[in-house]
Amino acid sequence: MNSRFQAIFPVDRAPKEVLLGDSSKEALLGGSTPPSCTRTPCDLDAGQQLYAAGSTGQAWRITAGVIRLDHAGHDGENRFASLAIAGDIVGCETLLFGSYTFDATALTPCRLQPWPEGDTATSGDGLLESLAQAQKRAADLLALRGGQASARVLGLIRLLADRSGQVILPTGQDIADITDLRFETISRIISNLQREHLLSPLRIAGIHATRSYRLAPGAFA
Amino acid sequence: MNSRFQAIFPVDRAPKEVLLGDSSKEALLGGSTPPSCTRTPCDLDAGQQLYAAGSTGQAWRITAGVIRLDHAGHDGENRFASLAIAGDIVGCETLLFGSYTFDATALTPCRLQPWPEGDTATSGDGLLESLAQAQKRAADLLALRGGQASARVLGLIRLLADRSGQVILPTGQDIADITDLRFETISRIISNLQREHLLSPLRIAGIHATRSYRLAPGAFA
DNA sequence: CGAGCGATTGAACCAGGTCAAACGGGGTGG
DNA sequence: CCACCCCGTTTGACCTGGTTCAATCGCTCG
Repeated sequence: MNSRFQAIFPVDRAPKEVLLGDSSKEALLGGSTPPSCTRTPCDLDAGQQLYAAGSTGQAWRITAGVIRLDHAGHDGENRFASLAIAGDIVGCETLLFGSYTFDATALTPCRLQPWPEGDTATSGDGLLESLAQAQKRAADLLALRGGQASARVLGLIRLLADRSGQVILPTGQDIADITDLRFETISRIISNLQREHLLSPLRIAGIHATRSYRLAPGAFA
Repeated sequence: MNSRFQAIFPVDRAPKEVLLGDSSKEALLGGSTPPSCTRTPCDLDAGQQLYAAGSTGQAWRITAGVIRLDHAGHDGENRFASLAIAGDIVGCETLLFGSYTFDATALTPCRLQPWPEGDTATSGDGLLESLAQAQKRAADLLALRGGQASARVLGLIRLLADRSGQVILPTGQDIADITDLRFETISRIISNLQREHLLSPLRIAGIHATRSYRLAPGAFA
């Protein structure tokens, strides 16, 4: 099921070409959009690439998980450009330009829905809402790159946590890219947060689920 | 002429209420949109507020100048949220929510056009283009908060410069807010750039036009 | 002229970066 | 089953770019 859109591992930070399994190549790169495909939800594991900049495909609404968007800076290097979380729409520039502007990679396990959904028209309020959402998200991301290091990381964790306070964090390097800190710094900060009991590893059947945490109720403020 | 939308000076960084001249109050705050007003371009001086978060009004396309958008963080303080430059559209969330999400303040002298213009429909490509633009701008702004301080400031200057290399810079404090540096640091960096001849004060009739500079051709890369 | 504001410059300090070493856990191959 | 490797993580020690505090300057406006 969720192998339909799998990219080969490990995904390089600045992939020059995207390697795809045979079964997924047509679905991702083909100009045609098979109806059976475009209507089907899609699951991604952490680290998997959803699409590459310049390639062709459809737009997606994120149901669960976190997607990282990258694009090439004018020095040619691939840089973190944006974050998309549950509720956000990614890749809708493809409706205008015919191809994706960013690379999209899952930072945590993700679930996606094709967009626009069913009878919802592309024009009008759907787009407008998406635009307003994007502006809000951009402002939030900007805030994650200002102020004290620990506040930035905590801000990101808050952004990613669900209402119950559970979070699946991206890798240290990804958090570092988002906050413009070093992964060593991230590691120290996460350790501190645990020491202060603002963050606790989430145990499932006694064992620590990878990068899963619970945010202390007091840490939401 | 350009007194129509003037706010009282100096504009506080976190204005609780916007003070307006009598003639402008209705134009900015009135629920009704006088046709003669909505079709007329609008000019702003540096430091003037275009609109306040929560107030009612129309959307604008920026023809010239730089607008700063702020919104209240969850600590209540007003924080830099986004930048809008020539070609960008600001305040279009008002079409969806009925009121502005951000405070909008001119950082340099600005010229604005009501949006949408004339026969251009609100829906479809216009919005989509605006969305793509916003995403691109957001990524650029994020880049201005990462890496070495001098590279950030130079990046902002590049963003604000026209093709000929002329720039009108915002105040040191505004540059500091955008790049998340201190204004003393900005001052030192601008001084350095001048020492290295990457930036030269623009003289009009022999006198230095306030905050106007020319970016050296080599500094565009 | 004085008030007020932004810009400039200097000097001391510290948050976070850098470099380096070691750890741990999951996957692979023998 | 174990040995090994690969990677992300952790921790320590040192260094530095940018902050902080403070004093001064220069311009504009009343």
